[in-house]
Amino acid sequence: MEAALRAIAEPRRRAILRLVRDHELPAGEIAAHFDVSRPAISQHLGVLKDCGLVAERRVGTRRLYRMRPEALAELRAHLDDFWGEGLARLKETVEAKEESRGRRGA
Amino acid sequence: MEAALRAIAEPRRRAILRLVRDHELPAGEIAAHFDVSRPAISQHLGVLKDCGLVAERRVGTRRLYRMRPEALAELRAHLDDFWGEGLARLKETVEAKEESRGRRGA
DNA sequence: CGAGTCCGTAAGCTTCGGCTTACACTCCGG
DNA sequence: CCGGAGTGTAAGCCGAAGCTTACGGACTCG
Repeated sequence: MEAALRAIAEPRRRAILRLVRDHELPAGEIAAHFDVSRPAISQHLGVLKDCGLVAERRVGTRRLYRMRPEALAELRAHLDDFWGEGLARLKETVEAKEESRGRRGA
Repeated sequence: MEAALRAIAEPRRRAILRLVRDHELPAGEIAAHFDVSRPAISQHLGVLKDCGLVAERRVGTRRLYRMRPEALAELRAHLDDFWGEGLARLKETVEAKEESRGRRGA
């Protein structure tokens, strides 16, 4: 979790993640979306891959990357483990105020 | 969100947050829980306060800090806004696969 | 094989951030 | 008014991290 949290804290990496959230993309095309050097993006991809936030698939000379939603879900679960009780208490407080995507089935 | 995310990425600050999650504590007592200098903790508290993750209440010469769960909830909401669609899709996938700790949700 | 493509890696620079020591400020009791 | 308690703030040090250029490795096609 530690690594994933630090990875997400970097704006450029968040942008990359959003980029490969829905469809996988080759490293070059990802890099084309930014105005920094391609190796910089490659390093970011390495960080994202090391902490499991993205998956890599090699096809020919290309490397396709895609987000790994499981990692993000796990990260959020850890957050809930650490500070979830406080959030739960808060939830009761703002229950009437927040209606966007609540899940209070019971 | 940016600031809060970067703040949370720091282990020591997460520890501080857990410390003031349930009950508020004076800065000195917070610092006593760590083996770094007190000013270091003070700076951490400043960061946490600047991004709204903790609230400060002054009583006498002391400053009591407490976590602000709303900030954390807002942060999580932003995460869901950015990558929530992927998470939603994942949820359906692993819903049947992950039952090990089924003590959460309602 | 050889050239070209696509990409990661290495080395170096520079900025950011956490830690420390020294100092200044506020508040309270005598 | 004065001293001590409780904290924030300033200046500086140093390791971490992102960026760049240069290079090397894997794969494809002729």
